[in-house]
Amino acid sequence: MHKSAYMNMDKHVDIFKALSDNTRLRIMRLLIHAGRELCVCEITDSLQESHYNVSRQLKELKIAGLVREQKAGRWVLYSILKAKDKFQKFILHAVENIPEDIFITDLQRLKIRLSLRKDGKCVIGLKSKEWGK
Amino acid sequence: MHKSAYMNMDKHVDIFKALSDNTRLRIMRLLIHAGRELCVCEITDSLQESHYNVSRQLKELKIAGLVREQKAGRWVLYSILKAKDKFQKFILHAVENIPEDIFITDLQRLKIRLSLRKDGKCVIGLKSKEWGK
DNA sequence: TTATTATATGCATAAAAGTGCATATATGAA
DNA sequence: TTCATATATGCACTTTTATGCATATAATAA
Repeated sequence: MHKSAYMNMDKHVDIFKALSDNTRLRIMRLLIHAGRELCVCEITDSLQESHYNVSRQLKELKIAGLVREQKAGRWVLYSILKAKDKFQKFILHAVENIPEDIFITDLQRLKIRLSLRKDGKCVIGLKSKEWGK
Repeated sequence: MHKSAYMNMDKHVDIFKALSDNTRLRIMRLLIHAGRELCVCEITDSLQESHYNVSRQLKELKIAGLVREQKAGRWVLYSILKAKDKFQKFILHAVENIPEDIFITDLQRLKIRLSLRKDGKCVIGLKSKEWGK
């Protein structure tokens, strides 16, 4: 399509596009469920995906404006960015309302992974390999 | 990602994917706004896209379960399929809540196009060319 | 400094998606 | 039947996206 000023729906299309991928949707649901910041290795272990893939998909979610990033030493923490308009609110509600059983394994692994935090912080690195991918 | 039974989020990903395209998003918004069945040529004229592209994108929306199709003689009428679960409800609300000004030109052309109906039905074919694409 | 570790990214490749053109299908009209 | 018209689709081509591997960056520890 030719683009013009009055048809700038790219931002919205980009958000749909960001959610059009299994890994990214799993990350979004994980972050929504967690309701707090998670570091890359916690997400990676919960999903049992490659760390570089998780890293890349997080970047795309960030570009789309769905998550935010915060550095904490060697760790980088990601969390859901508060919805800025009605559109984003409904999008987040949609993701929230996908049946939980689809994500249950991710969520169970997250629970275990979070129990390994010390003082509310992740202190270990990637455990995916040890957990037997 | 490898697929397995407990991770069947394809349906949801497919819906996001269906909305990850400018043309398809414009069609969705047009149908939501119209609140009734529209034939392919009415949609084509409103969007001023090629008829074969509109036809193709409608098919994808149908496969994703977002619209339904009904034949009426030579015409094929499309309309928004009622949401079957919370997820779809929120998705439709999201699309509804994208600022209207982005779609205003499409909506204006639809209004004109609908005024050409006779007995509530489209009786002319494609007018895009005459309308000066 | 050097080593370690958490995260990010460039490159290569494969798969998927978007789209124009030509053509096919299907229904109604003549 | 033959023609016209509304819609659909196969093919070809280009662009985009996904992803593994290797490597780079950045922060901490030793």
